[in-house]
Order: sequence, then structure tokens, then C-alpha cells
Amino acid sequence: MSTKVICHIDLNAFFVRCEELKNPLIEGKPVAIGHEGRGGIVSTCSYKAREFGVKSGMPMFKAKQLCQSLIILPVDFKYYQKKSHEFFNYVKRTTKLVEIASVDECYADFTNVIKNNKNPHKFFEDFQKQLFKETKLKCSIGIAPTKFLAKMASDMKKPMGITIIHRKDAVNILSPLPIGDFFGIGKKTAPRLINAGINTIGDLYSLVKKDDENAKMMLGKFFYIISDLIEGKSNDQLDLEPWDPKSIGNSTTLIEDTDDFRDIKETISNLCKEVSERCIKENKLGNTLQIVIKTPDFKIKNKSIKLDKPTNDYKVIFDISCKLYEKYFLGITVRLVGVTLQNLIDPKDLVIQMTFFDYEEHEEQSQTKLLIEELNRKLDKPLLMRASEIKKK
DNA sequence: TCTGGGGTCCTAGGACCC
DNA sequence: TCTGGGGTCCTAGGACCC
Repeated sequence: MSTKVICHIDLNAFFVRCEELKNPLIEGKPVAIGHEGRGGIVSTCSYKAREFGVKSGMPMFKAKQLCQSLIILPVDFKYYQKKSHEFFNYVKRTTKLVEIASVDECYADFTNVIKNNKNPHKFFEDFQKQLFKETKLKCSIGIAPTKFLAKMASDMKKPMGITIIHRKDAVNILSPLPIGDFFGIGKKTAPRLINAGINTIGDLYSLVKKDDENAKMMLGKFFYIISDLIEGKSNDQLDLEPWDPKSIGNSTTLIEDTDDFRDIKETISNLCKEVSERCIKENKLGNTLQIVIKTPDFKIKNKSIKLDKPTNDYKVIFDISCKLYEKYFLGITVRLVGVTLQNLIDPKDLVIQMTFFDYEEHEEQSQTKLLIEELNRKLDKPLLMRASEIKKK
């Protein structure tokens, strides 16, 4: 088995760090990034804030309760994006083999870079220091033969940590960790596993080795890759392609819960504008339109429909969104609404099959009309009995 | 004053076609 | 008359991640 040197590089408290660069006076203080209005949550917080028990994902009002002196700042995504680019550009100067995982983390293949290096630990220390010198950003680095182990490693020491996991040590290093630390096991599955007496990664590992039926049931397909993940035999191939979105959506929590369709329609219109603009910017057409609602009891419902012709046109998106909403959600009190275009394709990949109608009617207006008519037919389809079914009866 | 918004992937059931 | 499966597409829901 070949052994690569895969790094997971994670920026520490990235949003907070960016804000510190804008305003050094807040350095070392309890800071939370996020908005304060209805439904506001902590997006990221400083290490000082964490000492008070503040965590990301926590409602902002709760964070304020925990820490009276908490400094709350709104998200400035544009600036974070700029710093993010600086970070990726820095990494790419050392190796071209970089997979961007999110705004503040990436995987990098350092196999060739590190090949003849006598002191890898020193190398990564210098790498960290130089990043800080050039961008003022702090990072933790996990180094391992696979992406999964590298990711687990970078989480083990923060901030400014360097953690190396060799394949031969992987099982021993991961085994004592709580099951919730397993990348891919989240806040739903972890409690279920703990309930079944599976408290650590080691507990899970031994059950996998015993081919435990109960664990198999709880984990589905995931069960079958767990031992490879833990043993360092999983994926070590980085995806070097630039981000290619498969869906683009926009959703918002309303100022207050409502069942008034006039208000909701207004919101849907704004969401559709945003979705359309972003699809146009990304040069994507969507094949499927989904609308989603969240009710006051936090239940999420969605309805989607496949379009006959991929689109990113605001008018089409808006008309179909309203139709779907009226058909399925009218009268329901909602907390949140969202619109997403899915199954995105590149216009140049679209084989244009010119129908007679398209050929005849060039105006955008007519195309929209055609789509709406098509949609109406589709929405009514479940009500019609198909010929074959009638025959059966 | 309870719990965001951006995504990806997996699962499962029904429709439909052969 | 009685009773098939396999394969694919569409849709809804849910878990997970940052």
C-alpha cells in the first residue's frame, strides 16, 4: 500500500480572526460572530468566549446569558472570502494538489514536497509561521495517509496544532476518542450509539470487526467503510476541480411566523431573485425546483418538481415556486421559506433539442408560458388516472 | 428571545417501462 | 386468470458538514 502525505489544514476561529485583523482591540476578548435578531445564532466564537461555554450553533441570546461581556459582530463574508483566497493561494505555492473543503479548510497532498525532508515537524512549523507572517491567519494541521485521518488529526490540537497520524498508530490514536468526534457521526447518530453502549471510536471499531448486526442497522452503508477509515485505508485522492455547485438555494426565517400568502409571496419573490442572480453568475441552469418551509414547530417540509427545460430565469422560478407553494402549503403557518434550484447543469453541456414550438416562438414570454402550462399539466397528473391503470381496474 | 443558512449525500418508496 | 421482477427516474425526508 502506497503511503501519501495528506494534510488537512484548518484555520482557527477563522471569522473571529478576520474580525481581529480589522480591529485588533478585540483580540483576546470574548467575541461571537453572528446576527442578533430573531433566530440569530453564533456562527463562530473566539477561544475566550468558549471559556464561558459559548459554542457555535448556539442561539445568540443564550450566548449573551453565558457571557455578559460578549462582543457580538455581524458576519462580513466578503472580507472572510478575501482572506480565504489569501490562505488557499499560500497553500498552492507549496503544492498544486489542493482540495478546497470549505471557506476555512483544505486538504493538500504534500507527498512529493515532504519526500526527502529529514524533519517534517519542523517543516510544518515553518509552514504555519510563514502563513501567519504573510496573512496573519492561524491554522492547525493534521497529517496522515488519508483524508479522513488528516481531518481527524487537525481537530486534535487547536489552535496552531500539528498532529501526525501514521497508519500503524491510527487505531490506537482514534480508539479512546468519544464517538461524537468521529467525522461523519453527528448529533443524531452519536446519542443513538451511546445509548447502545458505544461510547468511543474503539467501541465502534470492535463491533465493526465482529460484524455486529445492531451496529449495521444503525449505520447503514456507512458501517462498511468504518474499519477502512480507522485503519488508514480510505480515500487519499484529492478532488482538485474547482467548486462546481450541484444546487443553489436561498432561504430565510421570516420576521414573524405567518400564514399570509401575500407576505410570503413577497419573500419568495426576493428569494427567487437571489437564486436566479447567483445561478446566472455561476453560469448554471437548474433542472429541478424545490421549495422548502419550516413550521413553527421546526418541522421541515419540501416539495420539488422536475422542470422540462432547465432554467435560471427569475420569472420562471418565481411562477413555479408560487404554484408549488399554493398547491401544497397554502394556509400553513410558516417560520422559514426557501427556494432551491437543483440538478444544476452548465448551459454548454445542454444539448439543445429545438422543438417546433421553441423554433416558432422566440420571445422569453412564450417560453415562460410554455413552462407554466407544462407545470400545470404535471401538477394535475396525480389526479388523472392513467390508461393502463384504468384497464387494470 | 429559544434553535441560521449554505450546501452534500444517502435512503426509501412509488411510478413507469420492459 | 393470476401474478413477475429488474432498472431507472422522481420525490420526500433526513443526517451531516461548515
